[in-house]
Amino acid sequence: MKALVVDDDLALADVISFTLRRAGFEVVVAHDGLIALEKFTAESPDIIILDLNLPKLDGFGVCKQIRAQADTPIIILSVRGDEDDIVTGLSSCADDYIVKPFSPRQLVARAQAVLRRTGAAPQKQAIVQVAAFSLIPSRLEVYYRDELVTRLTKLEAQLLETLMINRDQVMPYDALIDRVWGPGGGDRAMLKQLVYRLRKKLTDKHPDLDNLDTVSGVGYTFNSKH
Amino acid sequence: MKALVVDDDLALADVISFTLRRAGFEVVVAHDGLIALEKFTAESPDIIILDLNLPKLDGFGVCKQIRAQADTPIIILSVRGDEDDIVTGLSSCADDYIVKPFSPRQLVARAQAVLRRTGAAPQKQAIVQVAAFSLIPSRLEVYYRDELVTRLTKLEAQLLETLMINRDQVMPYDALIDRVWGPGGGDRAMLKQLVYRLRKKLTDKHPDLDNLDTVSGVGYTFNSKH
DNA sequence: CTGTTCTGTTACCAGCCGGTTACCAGTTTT
DNA sequence: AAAACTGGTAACCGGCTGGTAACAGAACAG
Repeated sequence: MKALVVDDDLALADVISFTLRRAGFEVVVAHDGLIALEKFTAESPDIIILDLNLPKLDGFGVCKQIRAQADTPIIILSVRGDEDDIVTGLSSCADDYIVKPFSPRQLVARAQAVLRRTGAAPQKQAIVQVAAFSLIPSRLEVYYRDELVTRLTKLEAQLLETLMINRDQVMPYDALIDRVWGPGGGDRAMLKQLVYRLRKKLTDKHPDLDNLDTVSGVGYTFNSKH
Repeated sequence: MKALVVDDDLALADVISFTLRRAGFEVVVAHDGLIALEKFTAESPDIIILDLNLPKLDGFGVCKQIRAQADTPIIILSVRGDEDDIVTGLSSCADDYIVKPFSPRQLVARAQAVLRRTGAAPQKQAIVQVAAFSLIPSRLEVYYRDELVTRLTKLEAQLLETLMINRDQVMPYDALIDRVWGPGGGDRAMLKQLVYRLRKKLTDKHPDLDNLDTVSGVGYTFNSKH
């Protein structure tokens, strides 16, 4: 997922890039309107973060030019709560706007929301199978021999999906935590609890589904044999 | 509006289908040229998304065969910016082309543009059926075994149509909101209320019509098996 | 103009989710 | 042997989610 960040404030552009990269985006930066257009055609990003106040060619100009050739989602950075700016920006082209100052986290959340809305969100595997055991992540459902075993929560499904995809490999705690809660979003106590709840849901309905093994001091494994 | 997606890259075909479905298309997929021709005659789609590089029978072959029997609009997916490919593809049969990589949103926009140009866009699917259950969007009426169950409002019909076209797939909140109210036009509270009203109208008249399932934290599904 | 339908808003509530903490048994370390 | 650490179990509870409902303004039809 590639993002183009357009802002003439070098420091701010840096902060934004850093945040987006941490959230898993590939980032390209432009510091004025004309370069922004060049990079847009050269890099064909999936989303654009666009400051309105730019040298050479202002945000609206960039916006219109881009919209003339593609439907790439655009998020406007507006320097003040100026209603006119926002309305004009939105109606002319943007998919969303954020008023400065904003928190980096908010920006990431908005960007992901826009991508989700426009259907460009990273696609999940439709179905994950190990032997007669399968998980449909989009439905949060677990099947064994085509029978519904149980429904999971989003966190449980995310955890099980990760483990099943990496079947028979030991997944370290930190890797699982990152995958489920995002970097820095969880801890071992939470993971322990989540594993406990997941195991319970599975074995309660079907005592054979005890494929979730612990490797003490390291992590967990989804065991494909047995 | 039915689309035939022809691509041997399973992952990409999935992404495209998903995006088109979200935009309200009914989607049929084929993974090689010969199957594409079969599906074309069997399903008579309104538009075709066609990769050039295909096993068994390549994109040009498919293109010509189809053009020999119908005027169905075709959008070519070209793997590179190869000018020759594009020119040949276009002049021989295609209505438009997109160079990979492209954003899913762009694809939808192009597809809709082509349909608009060829005059096929405005008509909606005349009737949407799932098992003995059918919806006539133009009349805002719902039938079960040819009996009128209830009349819907425009919003309710739009919601139900989207869910029925994408039967058995979980439609995320945001996708439904976009589809019913347009981008930025609705929120979850409104969707919640609309689902409630739709469910009520259906089950009040016919308690079996409880096909509308919730996937907590994700979205809603129209379940085709009762 | 009037009555009805439609739809956005708000409130309420029950249930579920999930983070937190505590406890315990088994193992390793000091 | 005591202490520290590990992982499994369990209960607690605040907050969130989804379903229900009532209301009122807007849109619409007669």
